[in-house]
Amino acid sequence: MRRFDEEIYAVVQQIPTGAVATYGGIARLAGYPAHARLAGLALARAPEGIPCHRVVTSDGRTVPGWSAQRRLLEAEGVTFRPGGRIDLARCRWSAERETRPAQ
DNA sequence: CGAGTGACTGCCA
DNA sequence: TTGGCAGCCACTC
Repeated sequence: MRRFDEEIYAVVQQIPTGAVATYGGIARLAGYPAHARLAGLALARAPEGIPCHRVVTSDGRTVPGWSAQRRLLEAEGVTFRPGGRIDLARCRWSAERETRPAQ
């Protein structure tokens, strides 16, 4: 059974509205810190019902080739910078921040 | 079952 | 700052 995919989906579904997470971050939370690419693959194959639009690259950019993602995020309250990048400093999923060293 | 692929990431020029 | 390269390993064919 594709446990990896299942884990990824489970984590992505936990992302609250108005928040975003990075592929690497999700992979890490799922227990696979080195599988950022696989997270992307899993989401690419994700069935409907998975809020995969809340997942972005570590650069804070939307997924290449997916123009609608930015609009979906903006509709949820995610703020974008003029350069077209997400303001990760504000919208990064709190669960991800919990895994980081105290600031 | 073997080989190729990828919605990523971090480092270096 | 931007662009390019290599590593990563489960999933698909």
